Amino acid sequence: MAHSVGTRQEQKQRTRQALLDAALRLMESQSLGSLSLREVTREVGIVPAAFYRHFRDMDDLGIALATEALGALRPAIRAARQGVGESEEIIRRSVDVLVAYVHANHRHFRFIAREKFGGVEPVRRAIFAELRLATDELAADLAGQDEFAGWSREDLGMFCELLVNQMLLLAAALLDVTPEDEPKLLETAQRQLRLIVCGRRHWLDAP
Amino acid sequence: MAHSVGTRQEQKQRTRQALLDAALRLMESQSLGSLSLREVTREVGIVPAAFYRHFRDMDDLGIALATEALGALRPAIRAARQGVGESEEIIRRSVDVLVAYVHANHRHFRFIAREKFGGVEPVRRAIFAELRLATDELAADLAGQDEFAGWSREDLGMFCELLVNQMLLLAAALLDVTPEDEPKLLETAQRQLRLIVCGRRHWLDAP
DNA sequence: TGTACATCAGTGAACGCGCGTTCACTGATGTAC
DNA sequence: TGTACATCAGTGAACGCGCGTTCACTGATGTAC
Repeated sequence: MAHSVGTRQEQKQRTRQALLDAALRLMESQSLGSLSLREVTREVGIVPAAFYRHFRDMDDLGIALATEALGALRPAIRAARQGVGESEEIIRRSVDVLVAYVHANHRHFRFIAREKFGGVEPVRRAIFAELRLATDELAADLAGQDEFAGWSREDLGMFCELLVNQMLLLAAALLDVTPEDEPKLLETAQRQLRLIVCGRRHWLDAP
Repeated sequence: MAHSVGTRQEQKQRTRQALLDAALRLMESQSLGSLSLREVTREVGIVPAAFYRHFRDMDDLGIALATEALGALRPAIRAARQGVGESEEIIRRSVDVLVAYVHANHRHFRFIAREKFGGVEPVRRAIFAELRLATDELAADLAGQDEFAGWSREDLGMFCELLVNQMLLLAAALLDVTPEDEPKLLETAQRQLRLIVCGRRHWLDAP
């Protein structure tokens, strides 16, 4: 039937997504390295052998998850800072987007936090590549601003890296905090970012 | 024999240490969660059942490793800043000690980096507790200095936390960097710390 | 529209393997007298 | 010093279990004519 063209591949895509979602769910309490292929297929309700129709192995699935997790955040956080001139305001907005995003996608962030240093090589590489992209985008967006007049490319890069790292630390901390402690955590994180921005403001004053 | 009192427990202690060392070696390329009890005992050359004479399970061993890894660094890095007044100098010295320590104990740091966010609850708790101690020690050492006159306890704490986090990020980055890229990495890390110190200097200037 | 054939996501059984944990044991080390 | 007994780190065999991967297969979906 003409209107059902793509139905079979749509179903395949749905199963693939179900595998990714199931893996993410199971990885709330364990790492990719200790998660078994059979656990994932059992969670989805398919036979273990069917896994191979979608991924070469569990590492392959891990790479797909890393891209999915950070690939969606990057444009969201970039959009949050469009049309805003002042860097303190950019940071405030970015933190807001990040916090909302972590709440809505806490499993993705648990995964990223776990595997950023804990995972196997290829998964770590995929995560670092995404973070590198985010850092470069931030640098590109800040480069044109008056506040950064006179800044070298290197200094701009090191500043953006500092911010991205700090944001990721905040995301990881949000995952473990109790609801009543969250305001305190956010307050401290905001202050740390403000201190960094304060340093940025005076960076060119003295050697 | 009187002179051999303690021989049996010394031997036991030696086997225990061999288990810790073997686990650390095996965890260069995998996480605690995917490391099996049998791998560790095989590496040491004892029978699997003998493991239970030393640890309740692998998590128990992980907790011991976390204490061993950070428990030794903490006093070393604290000693490095004794008798030094200026905070920029304190940071420079601390970084030197950290870099030397990471080079000498890279397996311990690989373990800490992996398990800080990637590990199971009890191991993570042990790591965070050690880091908390390090942060509090730093705060206590800085509290008396003129530079921090007028600082609230909260602000001092958030500043120390920022520094400790930054140092740990540096340690983790050092693990993956190639020897030829290390100078560039250190240069960037030093600059980031200097920017933070710059922010600290002007923190009380404006709201 | 109807028919004959191709594709391929998911099936179900089977395999050999390493795992954590238990248990009764051995024999060297340590202690009491 | 010598003897009899206690301790306990490490042994070796056994268990049931879940694992990743293979394979020939089924049957619904898709395509060509």
